[in-house]
Amino acid sequence: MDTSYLKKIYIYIYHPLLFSEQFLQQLWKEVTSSHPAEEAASNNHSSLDLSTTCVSSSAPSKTSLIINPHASTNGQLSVHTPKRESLSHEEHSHSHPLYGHGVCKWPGCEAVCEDFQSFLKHLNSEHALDDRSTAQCRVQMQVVQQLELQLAKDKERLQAMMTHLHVKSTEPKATPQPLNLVSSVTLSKTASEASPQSLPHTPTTPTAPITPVTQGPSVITTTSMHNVGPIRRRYSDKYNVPISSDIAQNQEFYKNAEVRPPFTYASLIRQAILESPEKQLTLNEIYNWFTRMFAYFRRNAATWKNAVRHNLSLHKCFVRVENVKGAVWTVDELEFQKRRPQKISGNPSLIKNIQTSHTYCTPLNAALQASMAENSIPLYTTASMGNPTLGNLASAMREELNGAMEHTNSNGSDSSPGRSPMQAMHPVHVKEEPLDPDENEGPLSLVTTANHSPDFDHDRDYEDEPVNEDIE
DNA sequence: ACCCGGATAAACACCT
DNA sequence: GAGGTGTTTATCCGGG
Repeated sequence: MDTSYLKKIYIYIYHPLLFSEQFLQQLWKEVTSSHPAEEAASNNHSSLDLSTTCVSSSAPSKTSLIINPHASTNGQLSVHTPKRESLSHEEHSHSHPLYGHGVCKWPGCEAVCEDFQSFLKHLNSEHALDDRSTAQCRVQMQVVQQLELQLAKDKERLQAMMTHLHVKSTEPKATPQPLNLVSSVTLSKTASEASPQSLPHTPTTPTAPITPVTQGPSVITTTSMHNVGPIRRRYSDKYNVPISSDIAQNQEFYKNAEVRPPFTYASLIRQAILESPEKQLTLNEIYNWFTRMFAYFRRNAATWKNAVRHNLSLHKCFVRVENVKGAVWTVDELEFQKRRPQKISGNPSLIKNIQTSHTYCTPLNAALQASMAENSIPLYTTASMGNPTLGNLASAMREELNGAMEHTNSNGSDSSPGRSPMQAMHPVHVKEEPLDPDENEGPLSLVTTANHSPDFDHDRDYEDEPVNEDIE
């Protein structure tokens, strides 16, 4: 016999965030264990089904206190459930919601009653229809209401989380996830802020990256749930990211979503140059390629342009050539290869990682678990993360990995150096960058940009837009 | 702890 | 002189 759950209920009401859903489960078990008859009457519910057994919308029918004018001849308060109304005879078989294990279960009472008759006597005498009992009853009603509200909120939160994460609880397969929006690093830090209010703040992502393998593990930023900040760690060149294929496959995504591409400036510059018909670009053309291909680079122009110039000068692989157009930049592939040792060969750790390509999902799992934990949902484990979406992701990763391996092995002089499968498993770490309040208007002129011809000859620089020139 | 690579910021020079 | 281009240095950060 234990009525300590009442204390927990009160604590939960005033400090709901302190408790997890597990707590609610346990609490409900305690409540039901204190009311064996009710538990028996509702034993068809799964103990793990919070929607039916926890303090949910259906629970009040079990726990709510109701005024039963027929409970006694003098109109005392009694506690019943609808089921128990129909089973009033059980009261005479010493079964009563307020009586169990020889103790009165009236909230805060715990008076010992030798038998059921003495309990009834006690109930009529100590818990008669007076101000005190009425107040206690009101409190109990509020307890139930609060629990219902809290559960509703938690359900809503869970739904928002699952919706955002594209985790279909009932559907077998979700659409490709913008996994490059997930960061295992930042998540744990900010997951606690991932309130339902912030969740709907999805980016203008008309299309999510379709090659999550090349995105690497992802990045769930929390406040915005999309990567708008600078990536301190991205696919390092030394891991040979198949940048060209990634950009090609996710072209629309990068064009329209302010997601920073998970590649270094050097890789992007090289890609820009190699994409040009003559394999050479002026600085301004490189700028234009950045802004044309990536919505992210339509902001903070001064910053990333400086970085572009810095990279062009810094890396020997970028060669400045004077021609009729003036100075153009080309790529010295030999130099580019030099600075990218093919770590894939002979590196046991990398090979091991490749063989265990399922670990691609680990960061995401960790992120999700962290998110769940932060949101007081401790029921999710790595094993439980084996949902179809992630499973497909892992498969896609393995396929991409195998393809990359074959490609690398068959052609060491790939035009896209650095296509090591290792890249696929290299996590993307993102440093959360606070959104500039003046820049929250999303990608500029998406349609126009998306419809730009590759020539993009008007050289309209986005940095001229006032919104891009924020505080620097 | 150290080294390294990458990002960022800034100063400066040169050129148009 | 303004702006663009190019170079260099310094600092920070995260990973190995």
